[in-house]
Amino acid sequence: MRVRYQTRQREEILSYLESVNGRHVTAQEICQYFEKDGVSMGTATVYRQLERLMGEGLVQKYIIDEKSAACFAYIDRKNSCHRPACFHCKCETCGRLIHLDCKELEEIQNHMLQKHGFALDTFRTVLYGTCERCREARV
Amino acid sequence: MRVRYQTRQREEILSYLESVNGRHVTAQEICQYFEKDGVSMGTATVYRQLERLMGEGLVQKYIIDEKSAACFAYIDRKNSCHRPACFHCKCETCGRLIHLDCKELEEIQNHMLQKHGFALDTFRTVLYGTCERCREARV
DNA sequence: TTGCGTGCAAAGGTTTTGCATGGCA
DNA sequence: TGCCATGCAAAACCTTTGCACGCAA
Repeated sequence: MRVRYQTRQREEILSYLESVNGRHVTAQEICQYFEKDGVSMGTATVYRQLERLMGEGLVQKYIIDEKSAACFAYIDRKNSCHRPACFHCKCETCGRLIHLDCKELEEIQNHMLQKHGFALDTFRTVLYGTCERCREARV
Repeated sequence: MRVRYQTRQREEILSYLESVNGRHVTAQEICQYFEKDGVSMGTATVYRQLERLMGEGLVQKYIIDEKSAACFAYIDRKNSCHRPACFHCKCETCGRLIHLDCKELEEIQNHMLQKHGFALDTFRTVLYGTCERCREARV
């Protein structure tokens, strides 16, 4: 069994992720935050620690926009945007990310598991489409 | 209004996409296909034409695996994998792409539109999770 | 002391862009 | 003839990797 060390960098990244209240941030944002503070923190280290934190279930990765970098967020189950009933909807027109709470979607999760054997990962899944505002603007 | 030309490259790409029966292919696969045939077809041209074909609604882009290249497919509504009731499910464990036909998911589409004003794009959306086979293997 | 983590730079892979040239209408 | 499309190479971008060094346990 591989031994894991607690390093300054690890603590700082984790504490930064907690401090932004579960907001999605990119690896670059993390680097820039520490660079501004004059704290040494290499890009590779950030990626490697994020990888490790994901493996430990403390951090979740989101691919929201295919053209830009991945986002990472500390998983806090009290935080609304990471509860199981909360789905990420991305408007393909305006680019907004909408956090949608929906009982019916939660039920579909059960349906997919029961009838199709597929356990939906709501953290990872992004529902793409067009939001109300943009659909109205188009008419 | 910008005039659009019909070029040999455009016709060849479109005809190739049709010939693979709506299968997902990467830009690289397209390039290699023509290279093998000794047909001149630059990478940039492929990307630019795919972009244009997407704008015209003839081709759909899929981001299935964040680590690899995007996939493109000709949209043929007769083709089972691109009917509105067909959803793409990607198993995060084994990496399989599952084409799931599900009436309940189709209903959720209506629900999201009616109640949340969000028009789901089933072509673009990929549902991530764990498939039955992998869940059983894990137990 | 052991070997994991760090940091830098370089590599990797996909996609975009600049620019001169080619070819459609 | 006008201007859009092509093709090449280079750039852009995010992410991973190699390697020597630092540091936690």
